[in-house]
Formats: sequence, C-alpha cells, structure tokens
Amino acid sequence: MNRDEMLKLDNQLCFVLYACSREIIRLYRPVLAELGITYTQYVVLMALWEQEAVTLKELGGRLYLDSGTLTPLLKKMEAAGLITRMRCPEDERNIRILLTLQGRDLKHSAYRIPEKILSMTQITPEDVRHLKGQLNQLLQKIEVNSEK
Amino acid sequence: MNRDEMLKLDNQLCFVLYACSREIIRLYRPVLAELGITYTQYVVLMALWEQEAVTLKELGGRLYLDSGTLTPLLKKMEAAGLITRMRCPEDERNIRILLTLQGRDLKHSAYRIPEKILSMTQITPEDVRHLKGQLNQLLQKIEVNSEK
DNA sequence: TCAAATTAGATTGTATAAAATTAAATTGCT
DNA sequence: AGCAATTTAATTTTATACAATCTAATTTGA
Repeated sequence: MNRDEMLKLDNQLCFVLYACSREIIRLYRPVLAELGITYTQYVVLMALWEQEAVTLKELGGRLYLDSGTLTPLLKKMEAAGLITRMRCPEDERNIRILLTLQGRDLKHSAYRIPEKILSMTQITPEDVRHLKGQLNQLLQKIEVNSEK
Repeated sequence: MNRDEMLKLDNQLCFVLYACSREIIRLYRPVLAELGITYTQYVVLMALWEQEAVTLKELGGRLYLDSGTLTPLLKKMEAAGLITRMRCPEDERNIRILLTLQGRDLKHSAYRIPEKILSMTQITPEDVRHLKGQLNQLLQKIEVNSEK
C-alpha cells in the first residue's frame, strides 16, 4: 500500500471503529430512551450493577472516562434518583457511588436490552465473541503502550 | 450466558467498541496536534483528499455525521484556512466543500501519521486488515437494518 | 512536625454528537 | 405559471468528551 492509499478513509482501522461505535450507540438510543437513560448512563449502571460502592476514580478507570465527564454525568444521575454520591469518611478525597433502590431495580427493565440490540444487528453470537476478543486485545495493547 | 451475564460490561461488544474508539483517538491527539487539527477534522480532510467538491450532505453520509456536527466543524476549518464553503450555483440549497491550497498541502505532513499510529499500537498489518473487515461487515449490517 | 508533594474530585473551556426545529429553495403536479 | 410538498442547510438544545487548572484532603520525608 502506497502512502496515498494509507490515507484513504476505507483503509483506516480507527475510522471504522469510530463510525461503528457511533452507529451502534445510535441503535441503543431509542431502546434506552424507554428507560429514560442515555448510553453513557447505561454503561455507568452496568458497571454499578456488577460492583457497587466504587469511587469515582475506580469507575472512571473501568469506563475510560475522567472526572470532567463523570462528575456532571453522575450529578445528573443523582438528580434522576438512580444513584447517590457520598464522600468516604476514611478518606474525604474520595467519592463513593451507590445505587438507589430505583437504580438497582432498573436492571429488571434492562434485561431485555442485549437481546433487542442483537436482533437489530443480525450479528451471530460467534461473530460477537470473536470481534469482542480482538477488540479487547487491541485495547490491551493500547493501554500497555500509553503507560510508557 | 444468563441474563445477568449478558449485562456485564465485559460481555458488551458495544462497550469495547466505544472504549477502543476513544482510546485510539486519544493516541492520535498529540500526533494531530502537531498539524493543528483534531481527529474529526482529520477524517474530514481524508475524505476531501480522496474526493473534493462534495456537498455537506455527501460528506456527512461518508462520515456518518449530520449537519449539526459538520456545520460548526467546517466553519472552524474555513476560519483556519483549510477549506472553503460555497453555495452551488445550480442548486442554492447545497454547500460545496473545497480544499484551499493550504488544506491540500497538509496532506504532505499527514503521510507520516498512519505509520506513526501503527507503531504506537503494535498491531500487525494482518490483524488490522482482519479487524477492519469484520467491523466493515458489522457497519453494513447496521446500515441495512436501520434503513428499514 | 510541618512543608512539599501527591491525589481525588470539581471546574472551566473547547470540541464533538445528534435530535428537533427553522428557514430557504426546489420540485412536481395541476 | 403557481403553489403545496419535499428537500436541504443551518440553528438550537442537550449531552458527552477531555485537557488544563484549581481546591481540598492526605501522605511523605527531611
């Protein structure tokens, strides 16, 4: 591939990732709107359904988001009654994120989401597994490299 | 996989896509900053280096971005002297996007970018090709399905 | 023991994204 | 030709993202 080919949009791994990510999130939008949440709020909830009482810092590490994104997002979710935020007594610098009953209950409505999205994409479970594995490997490589 | 497993973050194809996309764009940021552009501006330029004089509508279709994103972005690029925007004489509703000499010349500085990013990710050309193919297939499936 | 360094979170400023709305222009139909 | 329906670009509104900076709490080390 010559240098002009290398700059073509269709030869960019990053561009197809960027486009795919936005297009899939577009599929989620109407489905999540039924629960009154956005995609970012959905990933926060998934993280908390797995492990509650994490700090903002830990949550950010898990989701690859910093306090500049999370602080306003979590304040909105607190105002919506999904979570509570409280300073840790043992170290006042940390904020601990907890689910409210409402936030915990929302999981019941969320159970049907994965299947719904899967049916919209027509992708086979095997392809999902394969693709997910490759992307996780790529993510690992980037993490290792940017720590240097 | 039971329904609780299905809601785990690590089992979401969408989440790894979303995270990967943002992390790779993070790698581009310092590289593109040397040219004085952002990642979105870079994909606009790549599209225009391939085919100039497209309308805003056509550009949006190519990049999966709508006018709400492109209009302010293109105005900024015009202010930076990279492109010009002009109404089509044959159909005044359309805006035609043209590169300036400076915008066209920026391609010379851009030639070294793909290799630079590749070396930062440590991914093999074979893996890139494979992953790119799978993501393009997924993108196609989403497009076909959301047109219904 | 206390000043310096570190850390977590909040704030600020800039840049995307995308839905909804508005305004302008064109097209198709009669 | 004339006008209603359609198309299109731009604008507005809301919600992320993220770098850079700031503040307060904690830890470190001389």
